[in-house]
Amino acid sequence: MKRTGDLKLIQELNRSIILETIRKYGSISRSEIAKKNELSPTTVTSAVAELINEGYVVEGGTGTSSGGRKPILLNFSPDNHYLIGVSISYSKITIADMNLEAKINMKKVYPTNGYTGAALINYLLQLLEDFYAAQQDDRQCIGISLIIQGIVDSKKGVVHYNPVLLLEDVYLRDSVEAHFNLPTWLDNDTNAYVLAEKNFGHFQEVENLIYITIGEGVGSGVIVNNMLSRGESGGAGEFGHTSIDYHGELCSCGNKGCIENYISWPATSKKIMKEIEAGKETILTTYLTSDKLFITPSEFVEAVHTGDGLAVAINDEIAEYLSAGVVNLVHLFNPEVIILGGDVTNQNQILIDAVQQKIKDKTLKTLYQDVDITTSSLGKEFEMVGAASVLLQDKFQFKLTHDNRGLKTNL
Amino acid sequence: MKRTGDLKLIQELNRSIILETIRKYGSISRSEIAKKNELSPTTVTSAVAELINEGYVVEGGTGTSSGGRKPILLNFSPDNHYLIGVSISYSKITIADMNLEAKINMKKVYPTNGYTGAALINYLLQLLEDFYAAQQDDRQCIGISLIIQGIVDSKKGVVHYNPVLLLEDVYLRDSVEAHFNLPTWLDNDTNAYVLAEKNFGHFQEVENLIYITIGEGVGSGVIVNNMLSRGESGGAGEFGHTSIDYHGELCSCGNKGCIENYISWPATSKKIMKEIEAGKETILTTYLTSDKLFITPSEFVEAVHTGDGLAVAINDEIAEYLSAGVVNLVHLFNPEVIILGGDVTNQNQILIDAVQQKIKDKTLKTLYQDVDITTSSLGKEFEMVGAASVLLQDKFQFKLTHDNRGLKTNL
DNA sequence: TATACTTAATAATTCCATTGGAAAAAGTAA
DNA sequence: TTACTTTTTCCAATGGAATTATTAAGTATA
Repeated sequence: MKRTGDLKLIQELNRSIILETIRKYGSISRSEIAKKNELSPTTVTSAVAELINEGYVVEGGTGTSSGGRKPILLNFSPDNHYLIGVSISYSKITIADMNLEAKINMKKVYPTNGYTGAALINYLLQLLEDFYAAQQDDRQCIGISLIIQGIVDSKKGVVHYNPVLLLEDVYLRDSVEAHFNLPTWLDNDTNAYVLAEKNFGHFQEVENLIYITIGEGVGSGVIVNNMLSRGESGGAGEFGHTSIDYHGELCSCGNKGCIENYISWPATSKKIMKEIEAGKETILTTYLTSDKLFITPSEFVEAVHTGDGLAVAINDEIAEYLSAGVVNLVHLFNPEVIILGGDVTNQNQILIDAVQQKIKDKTLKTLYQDVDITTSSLGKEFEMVGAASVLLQDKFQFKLTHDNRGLKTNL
Repeated sequence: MKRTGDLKLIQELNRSIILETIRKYGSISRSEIAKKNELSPTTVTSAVAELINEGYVVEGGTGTSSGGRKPILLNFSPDNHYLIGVSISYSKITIADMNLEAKINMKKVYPTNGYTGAALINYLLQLLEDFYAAQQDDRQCIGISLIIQGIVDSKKGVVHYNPVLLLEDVYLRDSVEAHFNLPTWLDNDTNAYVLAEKNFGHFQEVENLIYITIGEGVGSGVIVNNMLSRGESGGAGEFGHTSIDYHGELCSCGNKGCIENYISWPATSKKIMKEIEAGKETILTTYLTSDKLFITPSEFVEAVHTGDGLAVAINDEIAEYLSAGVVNLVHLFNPEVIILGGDVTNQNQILIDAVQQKIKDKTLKTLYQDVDITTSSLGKEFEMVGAASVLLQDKFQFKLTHDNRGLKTNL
């Protein structure tokens, strides 16, 4: 059922706009807010009064005046509420409490201990209970946000498919919600990352944005028209399982030539080891010891920067394959920004530059001019910021849309 | 600038909901509308009064009662207003006036006469002027809607790129708008078709929908979260220029292995002629005369249905390549429906079934279960219905969105 | 220092679409 | 004929924002 129009709707919308303005512009006066949004000063005054009352906003100092009463500056107050972010990866569960700006207060990392399926869920609930119990101050908890790899239906709160952790159609959100009696969110990890870039990164104004992550697997989060594209059951953005070679190698998904098989870290790692075993001279061998028979992504990136022959060649190969996939994305989504994230691209500007360069001649000119290939604008805590973003986006970002040309009074 | 909340907003939203309900459910009483949308009867009464006054709605007869006053039935009144739809293709310009249900009243088809660039635009304006002058009744014209192939920025009203008609960065919408002083819309043709399926076809409830057209070129229109994905400059949905073969043939766009080069009608046609010239036995030769040295798509489809060896083999080849592209779409968009349209797929259920069958083993199971490959649900006038849809969608479909979980009062 | 001018914030009032309740209209059931 | 239903409309009340006026708190200048 569509929501109908009533006075409450007006108020919520305006309060949301006002709070968003304060969050975005930092120290800002009431009258400035009114001007920016074409709202009346009174509306702003009364909405701000409530926001102050609820602890979302504080008054802080006065601004400068060019002849008149000095403005009272308003600031977003992120520390009166907190939220709990949870990231579930193959090897570890990370839990943190954060303020409303996704700033971490306390973070704990636990190994998954090989738990899978129902045992993993029980383990998670236990960890969360301990963590929640340790939060003993007067801040108000606005909810819990969980992110996890795989196909996740965020609307229903279901993990449809996670073959490594052996989760299939698990109603994780409802379990947690019932257990803690706190509003709970659940989403796919790459979806969370792209929301993080959109809400807390450098790409807040970008309406069509793609985040690609290259690590154990290859995935993506896609924002179309300012909204996350989740698809029918949460499976949108499976970039790793788009094919770039019709005649390519068979993938576990049944398709041939999936990009994941060319550029994921396991694929790359395998390629490196093969070359080493074949006796190829490379600096990468120095990272191997009798205790550690593998190379890490960051070691690889380091070797690329030293100009190591093998590393540079393989890095270029990744760029080559990746750019083939990226061209398809540009032609399908016409995005403004494509962010390359994950272990392999981290600190690897050479790779990013190579992709930007390589797609140039393979892309329709108009679309190439629009797109910028770049790196993540968030730091190392992008996982927790992602989890926070899922919750905050849903709770506070309240928008009106009317197709593409804005709202008009033409009915 | 975001629209802010005021009383006008409430009214527009509710009127839009009410009109939509009447359009959708046909004969319906005021009290039924109120119940369905959880609006008060009074609100419905006053909104309906205005809608009747403006000619969008009429009262028509009474319904049955189970003990009480009989309901006065309301109906959408599509014939008090009209709109002008224009489709510009490589070979012809089609103009029609339609009612609010996209029912064509008068349609005219003109050859483009080889005009391109500015000459084409002048020719178009001349044709439109004559057509508009011939509309001499008391219906009110709500606007003009133009659709055209190529990269079109509908927000700005610009044809960015149409290499065949030699249009580059042409501000077509503003030209027409100024010339006729009528609200004007401009959009890409496949975008229009997918909107037509969404508004007037069998897929009105589908939130993630893709329309692929295979003809002179290969294009697509994509609906994500109930909204058209247009991308940054209107270039989204260039499915024809997504590659399925990293090692494939060089395409005019600079990329290799673009699907357009495998399955467009020119590509298919070339393949057929080559086989015929090589002496291959096929029923298709009977379509060739000394006057007509080519085969049409519908002749090809006919031959497929007769079981002609060559036609069947080539049809299956198309299905094979197309399914490779479709798998990528499924993995990226997780859509509920993919519609195959255009000359080559028209009446070609064999092709559609083959694609549905072929993607089965190449797609992640969860996503395969969601998707249905099917044919257009509109008749032969899909072009004009498409043009009408662009306008009507923008003018009447007014929605509230709040991320994915619906609106809540939780701020 | 006094006065005029600016700008910000708030208060009082007005405006207006929705709502809820009452009433009217138009029936059905017995 | 009477009692009950259902649909529709009328009317006053509600509660948001907008408008206008007022107060607060400054600056600029004679």
